[in-house]
Parts: sequence; C-alpha cells; structure tokens
Amino acid sequence: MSDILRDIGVIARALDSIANIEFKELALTRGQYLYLVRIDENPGIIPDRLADLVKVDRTTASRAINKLVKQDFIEKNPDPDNRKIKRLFPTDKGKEAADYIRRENRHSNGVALEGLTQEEKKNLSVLLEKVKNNIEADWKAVKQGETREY
Amino acid sequence: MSDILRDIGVIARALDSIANIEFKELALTRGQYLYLVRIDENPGIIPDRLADLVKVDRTTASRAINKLVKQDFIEKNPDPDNRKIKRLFPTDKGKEAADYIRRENRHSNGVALEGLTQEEKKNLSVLLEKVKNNIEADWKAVKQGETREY
DNA sequence: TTTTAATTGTTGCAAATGCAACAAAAATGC
DNA sequence: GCATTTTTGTTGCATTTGCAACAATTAAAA
Repeated sequence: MSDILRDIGVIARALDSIANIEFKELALTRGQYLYLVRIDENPGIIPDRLADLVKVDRTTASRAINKLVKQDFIEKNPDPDNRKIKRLFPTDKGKEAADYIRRENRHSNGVALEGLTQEEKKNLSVLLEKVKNNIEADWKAVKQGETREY
Repeated sequence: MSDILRDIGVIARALDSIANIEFKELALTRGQYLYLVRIDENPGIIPDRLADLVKVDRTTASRAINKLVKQDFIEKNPDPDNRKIKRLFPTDKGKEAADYIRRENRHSNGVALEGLTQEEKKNLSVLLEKVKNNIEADWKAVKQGETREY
C-alpha cells in the first residue's frame, strides 16, 4: 500500500513554514493566518467549530482567536439567543489581511501544482477531499480518548 | 485552480495529532516519532539532513534529537573523518519503537485511503511526490530569507 | 597558502501548542 | 419540572517550536 502520510506531513510543514515567514509582513505570528482566512470565509463561526475545521486543539484555537481580537483582525460578538457562544467576524483590517493570505496561498498552491495537468490537479483535489473525510472520525475519536487497534 | 493546500494542512494536522497521542504509549513526546523513524531508515544520517528530510527548523530537529539520545532511542556518534558532523543511529530500543511507529502509520494510512481504488491510491502517491518536489526549493529559499512575489 | 564563505551544531529567548481541569450555559433524559 | 450530560470557553502548566546569534569546523576562492 502506497504511503501518503509522510509526504503529506512534509508538504504541510513546508507550506506552513513558508506562510508563517511571509505573513510576518502582516504582523501575523505563527498559525494566525489559518484562523483568520477561515473566519473571513465563515463569518459568525464560533471558536469550537473553527478548531474543528482546521483540526487543532480547542485551547490553541481559543488563544489564537483572542490574539486576533486584540490585534483588531477580528471581532468576537455575543450571540443574541445563546449566552454561551461567541461569534467571530473579520474587521476591515482582517478582511484585507485575508485577501493577502489568499493571494499568498494561491501562489504556493500554484508552485505546488506545477507540471501537473489540469486533470491531475482535479484528481488530486478530489482524492485529498476523500482522505480528509476518511480521517476526520479517527481524529475526533482519538482526541476524545478512544484507543485504536493496529 | 483547485486548492489543495488547505486540505493537506488539515489532513497533516489530524494525522500528526493522532500520532502524538498514540505514541505516548512509547513515552515519545510531541514530534519525536518523526525523527526516530527516519533515523531508523537512514542510519548514519546527520541532524541537518534530517531536518531537511522532514522540513523542520534545524534547531527544532537538534533539540528533538538530543532528547531522543537522552531517552536512549538513538545514538549520536562522531564521524572519523569529519570532526564537525555527528551521525545518528537507532538503539535496539529505538528500532523497536520505530517498528511500532510504522505499524501505527500503516494503520492511519489505511484509514486515510479507505474507499479509494488501487489505482487512485497509486495516483495520489505519485502526485504527492511531485508536489513535494515542487515545493522543496521554495521552502529552502524562503527559509533562507529570499522573498517571493505574488 | 590565506582569506572568505558555507556548513554544522548549539543556546537564549519569546511564543505557540496541547493536555488537565475548571466554570458556565445549554441540551438531553427522566 | 429537575437531574444529568454535553457543549463552549477559559486558564495553569509543561513542552515544543523557531528565529537570532554564536562558535567551530570544513569547503571554496583568491
């Protein structure tokens, strides 16, 4: 069986490393860009869902979010019907930063896909989507304390 | 152009998160498994090359390696012809742990690839290999201080 | 050879990360 | 209704991570 998990890890670290260096331009520190684009594209999302989207610990997301608020990239608003949750929205500054992030991401994506045919790109994208769905349940289970057998 | 970079990040974080939780079984802390398997498969490798293999900062790798030495998973031996470099080898304990890590990885890999045909798995693996090669130069360039235009 | 540049390895520091544990609100079960 | 469980958000703590900066050795250039 072909091993994909190592290459995925290597690629992800390389891309993330590049992004973190490049987003110092925006005064964003490590990891922040991840949350900011997602909030921009999912206005009103709550922190726990966001953590779920990017597959990161709830507490890590919570702190990154609070830092984004303090830096005025996003706002954290109370919900009128539910006193427990807080909804996240980008500020104007945050929207601009999100645009920049997407430009960078598009560029990296282009570099990553160089030399692939249009069909190969499409295939890769579809396959990765499946892989993501496949792994989701295990992530939640293991994170929640369940043990897997192998 | 299809965006693959986000899914790659999500998948990588999920798999890494699972691995880190499961390898507490081996008394390995976060990240250590990455280096240990690679050393097991590339005996005699030097720390800088290892950092390059996994795409992680040299200093991070250095510390993780020193911890693996302290915990007796690997040995760091001087090179007879070059007083600057140190070569890494797994101990017996390290080899056993590496086997365990590979078993876990194979399992996660299986879960990740569920529902894909043999051909799709092969394709995915080939495409990811290309992506990895594509991104390598940019990683080194940006890490070294070069700026990209986008 | 001598000088300069690149490679290798490490430490100081600041920051991110994630597990445990907690409180508060909401959802569920009876 | 009330009790119990789940969800949401946060903080304490230990650890990892990575950039800067340094020293030591080797490689390259003059």
